[in-house]
Amino acid sequence: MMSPNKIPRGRPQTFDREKTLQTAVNSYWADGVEKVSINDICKRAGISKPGLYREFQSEDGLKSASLEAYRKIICVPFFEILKKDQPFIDGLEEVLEFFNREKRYVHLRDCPEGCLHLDMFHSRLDFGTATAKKIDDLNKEYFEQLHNWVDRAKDLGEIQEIADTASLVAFISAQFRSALCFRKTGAASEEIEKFLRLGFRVLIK
Amino acid sequence: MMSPNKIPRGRPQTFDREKTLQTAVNSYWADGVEKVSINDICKRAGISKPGLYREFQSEDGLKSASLEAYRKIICVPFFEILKKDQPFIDGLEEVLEFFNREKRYVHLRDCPEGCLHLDMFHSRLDFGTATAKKIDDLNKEYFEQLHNWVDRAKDLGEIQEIADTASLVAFISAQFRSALCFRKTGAASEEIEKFLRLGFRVLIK
DNA sequence: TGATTAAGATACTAGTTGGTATGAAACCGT
DNA sequence: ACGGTTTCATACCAACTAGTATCTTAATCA
Repeated sequence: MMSPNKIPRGRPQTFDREKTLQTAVNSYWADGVEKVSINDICKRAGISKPGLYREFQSEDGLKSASLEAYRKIICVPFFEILKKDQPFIDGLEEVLEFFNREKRYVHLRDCPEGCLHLDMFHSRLDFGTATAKKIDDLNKEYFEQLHNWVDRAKDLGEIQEIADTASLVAFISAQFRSALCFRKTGAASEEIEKFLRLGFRVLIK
Repeated sequence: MMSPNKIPRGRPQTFDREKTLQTAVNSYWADGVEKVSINDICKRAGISKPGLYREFQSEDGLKSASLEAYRKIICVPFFEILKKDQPFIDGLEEVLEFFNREKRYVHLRDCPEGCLHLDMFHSRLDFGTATAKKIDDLNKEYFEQLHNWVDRAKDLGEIQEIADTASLVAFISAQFRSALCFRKTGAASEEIEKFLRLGFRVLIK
């Protein structure tokens, strides 16, 4: 461990890790992981390639770090909604607000559309080991959270017992994925809301 | 117009347009349009690059021709189901058979998973003018067919009038897209069927 | 047989990719 | 002032991309 006040010996670092990571996340998120090269990110962040490689070791390192940053921005707040101890329909309302970036989620309007995790999962075989693992871990976490949400609602008798939990989770995740897809193709918030309410009609008593 | 029996002057052509197009469609379809290069297709079809360019002019030409071929293999038979004069639930059953490649659609099991049109639509801004137009045209055709299917069922009182036709079409197309996505990630046929039946519960009386 | 015609294969272009070697620049301690 | 240390920017690497120029091969026509 280095003392925090200790001034290091060599040339002072101008490289800003946080800013670079932010640039990478936003680039991958907005333009698609496969469409953005290391060169692009260096240009946009105004840094040199060796600087980036010193900090993140490889493209795999940068991408996995980007996905972790995305997780903190989007996934964690979403999981918090599902974990909250409230009636299923109230949770659903909050999920709708989250998807449409309303009320307590208006700050998310600064973010790009779409879902970086979904985008990565879609072509997860093309990534390095670190990123592939991060994708799978986050996927597992996501489905666990959905599973708990549905299970709890079932126990409390808040949703119809029309299928096993796994099928309901698959159905719900499909609706969410479609909602994100609609948003990305420019659909209006009211349409997204109508769509999701239509899907959840099967579940709610 | 050249007489069909007229033997052309130069060196006889060994290039097989049909075989090349088949290779291209299957490559794009199975591996993803963005992942397959012209070089790949030439190698797989066992042809030379100038030969391919003579026949298709450009990558744009090859891709739009591939999408048209895909349309004939998959989209047209699917539209035929929707156009058929039969009760909505019967059409739905046939759609399920189509998605799971059962009964009269078992021959489709030779084809790759996923949907080439959906894959192309997803990144349609990256294509040339011809391919982009083909993507949009096919998309329009697809939604028109769905619209007619739903409208007819509404007129005959076969589905619940819970929303305007456009919303129902959006909902149905989302379920289909999800079903394809599930298939591509290796879900079992029974799961796909369960999922689609769950979604259509909202619509059927 | 020799001219003409068209298609073949090969090798090239310029630009991109992820990744790195090199040497200058900027700081520290002495 | 000078040596040691670390970061910087530039230029490079091999492999790939879409697309093409060149030259050879193989046929017909005269």
